Amino acid sequence: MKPTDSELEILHVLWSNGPSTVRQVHEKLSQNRDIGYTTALKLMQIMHEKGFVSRQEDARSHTYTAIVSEEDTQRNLVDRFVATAFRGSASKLVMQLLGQNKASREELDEIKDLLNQINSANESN
Amino acid sequence: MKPTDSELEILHVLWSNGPSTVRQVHEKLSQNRDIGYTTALKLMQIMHEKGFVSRQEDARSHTYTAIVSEEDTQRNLVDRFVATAFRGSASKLVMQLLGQNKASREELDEIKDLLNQINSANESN
DNA sequence: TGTTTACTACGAAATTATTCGTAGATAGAT
DNA sequence: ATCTATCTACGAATAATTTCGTAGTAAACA
Repeated sequence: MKPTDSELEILHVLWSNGPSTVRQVHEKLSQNRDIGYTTALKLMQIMHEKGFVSRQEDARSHTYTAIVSEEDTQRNLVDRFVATAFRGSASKLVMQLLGQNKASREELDEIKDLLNQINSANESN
Repeated sequence: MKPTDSELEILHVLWSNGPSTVRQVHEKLSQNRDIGYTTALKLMQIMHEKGFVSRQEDARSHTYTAIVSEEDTQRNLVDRFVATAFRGSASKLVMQLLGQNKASREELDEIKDLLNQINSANESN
């Protein structure tokens, strides 16, 4: 199932900071935009219902942990995105991205390495 | 402004088929999913209000034309997507895409060419 | 002990997106 | 001339998302 944009924000916090309380997540989100504490709480409760996060209820303030992995989630999102925005053409999307000079020299090198790996893997065919 | 998923479907039809009537668009959309004629009509009226499409009202059945270009729209969508799903890292997204073997040999070659172009453009720096 | 603070739960308002039915008008066919 | 098919306009139901207020409870503190 697809997390909404707000849910994704929260997942990013959990992925980078690890298991967190509502307060911790709320503080992080507040750095980027205005959002009430109970709004964050409600979102996290919904994410719990949906099965995106687990919850440790030992202490009075519960601790939430991402169940879905960053990789799986991103793979899913990318698939949908390519389908809806690029009608299935992944390479068109790549071209778009590279054409905008948003990648640094190092990143470009990484990408080239990956391309070479794919190439040599294919040579046996 | 960001087109919704349904609006994007319609834009894709207009981009590939050129100026079209509601009926033509509806027929195209029907190939992929169940959707009522008046639903398509309403969506296109909304898109007109939003300024995504223009409308020729000469004939009884109006003809709609995409105003926003495919490129601009996709650039916009990609920017948002990279921001929300990949926290700004375009190269991470590229790696994801290439790692999934969704691109054909020809497409990979295209990408390599583009990378080389970027490289030689940078060599002068 | 009584008060303040911090937490969860829950209901509900506000917003946006999607869907379609109905009404009214016009063109075309009989 | 009348009937039928086709079109637009519009209102409104439904669903999903985001938002926050209020209530209740438990901990911490004075």
